[in-house]
Amino acid sequence: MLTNHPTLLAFLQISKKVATMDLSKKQILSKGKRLLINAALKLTADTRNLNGLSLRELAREAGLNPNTFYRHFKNIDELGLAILAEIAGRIRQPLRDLRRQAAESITGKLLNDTDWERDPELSFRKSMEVTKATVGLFFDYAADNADAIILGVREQHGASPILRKTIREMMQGFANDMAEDIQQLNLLPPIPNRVLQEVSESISREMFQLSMDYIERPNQRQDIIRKAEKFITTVMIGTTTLHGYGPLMGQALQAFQQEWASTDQEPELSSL
Amino acid sequence: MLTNHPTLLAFLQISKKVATMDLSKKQILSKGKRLLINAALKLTADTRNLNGLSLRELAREAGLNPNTFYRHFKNIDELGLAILAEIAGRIRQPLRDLRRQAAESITGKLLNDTDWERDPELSFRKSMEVTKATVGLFFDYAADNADAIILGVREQHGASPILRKTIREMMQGFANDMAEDIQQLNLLPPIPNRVLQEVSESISREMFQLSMDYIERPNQRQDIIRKAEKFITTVMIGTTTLHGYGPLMGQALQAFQQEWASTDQEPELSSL
DNA sequence: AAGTAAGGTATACAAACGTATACCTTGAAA
DNA sequence: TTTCAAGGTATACGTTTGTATACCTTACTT
Repeated sequence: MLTNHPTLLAFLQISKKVATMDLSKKQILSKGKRLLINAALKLTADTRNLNGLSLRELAREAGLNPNTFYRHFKNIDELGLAILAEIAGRIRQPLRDLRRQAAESITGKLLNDTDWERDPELSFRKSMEVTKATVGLFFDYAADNADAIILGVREQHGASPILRKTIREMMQGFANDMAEDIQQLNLLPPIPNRVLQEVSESISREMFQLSMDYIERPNQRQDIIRKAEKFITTVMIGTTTLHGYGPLMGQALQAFQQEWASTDQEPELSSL
Repeated sequence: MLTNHPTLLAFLQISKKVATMDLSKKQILSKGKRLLINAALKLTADTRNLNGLSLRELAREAGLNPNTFYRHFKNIDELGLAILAEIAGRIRQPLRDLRRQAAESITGKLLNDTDWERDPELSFRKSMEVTKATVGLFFDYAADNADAIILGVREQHGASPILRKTIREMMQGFANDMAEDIQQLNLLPPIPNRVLQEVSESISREMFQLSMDYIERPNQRQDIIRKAEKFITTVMIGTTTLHGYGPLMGQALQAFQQEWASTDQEPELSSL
């Protein structure tokens, strides 16, 4: 019997506590924390940044006494970290699901890792369709979770060093996921992992940037989607070409060229 | 004689006034404005954002009476706009100069627009060297003007809608410049203007994002430079390939592949 | 020489802020 | 059943803030 081992006992106790909390409210956070986080998300969404919030204002919005804030957080930064943890949960896994969903709906079954040798052209075409579907779903998701996206992007280069650092790590995590998914779903031919990782970083960055525009400028959404699709396509073609797969997909490239020929010539509509 | 024309007279008077102001201080801004702008740049540089500043704090830093603020600005947003105008001047033209400087130092004389037909491979290689030089100079410039860059990037998705809008327009301006320079310096083969514009937008966005890392993480600078170079190369190869120039530069691509083969395999060093 | 606009100052005050201290409620552990 | 920690409240105080009012100086304009 190991149940007398002190560390194990401690672990069991913690597990039990977490389990109870999970059952009680189906979320780990206590009521006050929830209220304060929601208040912060609401207040920052439009024209505020986190450290422009006063904790009195926060408490007011949450319907709590100002001092209650201290029961949950030492300062605003700590609140910020809790919010980021919440956001990560709201975004990270859904993003992966969304990619798988897109991949499966396009390719029927997933792309096979030998497909790139047998028919690189078709593989690339399918892969780009998956990309398009993913882009669409991502922007939808971003618009649905506007408050979280706004806060995240806003604080990415915001005033608090610790939040900046945390967000950098989150973004790195997103990029890791993307790289892993590209590999697992065979969205690109075999390419060194480091390269995949860096390409994914650039693409995530651009996607989050564009999603801010997507949220803020509803009448530009179609154009933003097109931009994102084209950006990713360009980067992926650049990457594959750089790694020697260029000559193999000649026909597919022509198809892309034709597809964008019309929009490429359009005059810039400088609206708003 | 036209000198009696009222509008012209008015114009001459304004010209005279501007000229005098220019002479008196070699800058258009009055002393108080200067002090307040500098104070704001100093205070926001590290761990603040613009609308987290109080105007009393600003005045204190500037060595002025709190009320003096109102002699120059209606509110913090107006101060912000003045700062952005200042930043634009500090960045826009220098950026163009820097690109020309890089281009001329690499190519001796500028690339000719027929070079891409005659020897696309050499043209691309030269073009990429110009890119590298530009990236290096840009990051240096960013580090030297850290306060301006930080404020700009921070407020790009910051709390104030009007500043956001202004910065969006500034970024668009930078992208326009870049597209124009790519064309004038023949850094890419003939490509539709719209495409050039959009590629430039993506590259500027990424460059400013990376420049924040460059500023904040001095010990990662070499790696960040490499990432930027590689990103731009990838995008440019993607763009040219998409527009049918791929087959023409086969050899050059292999050169790039080899150049990055070593770094591509390196393990991720997850420092700090 | 007088007038005027721009830039700077001094004083004042209500409002909002962060936070300290102390007390109350409740649910679960002992 | 008592104990106790967690979460919430009430009151209070010193600071800082935005801004109003009024006055002063300087440099041009006329």
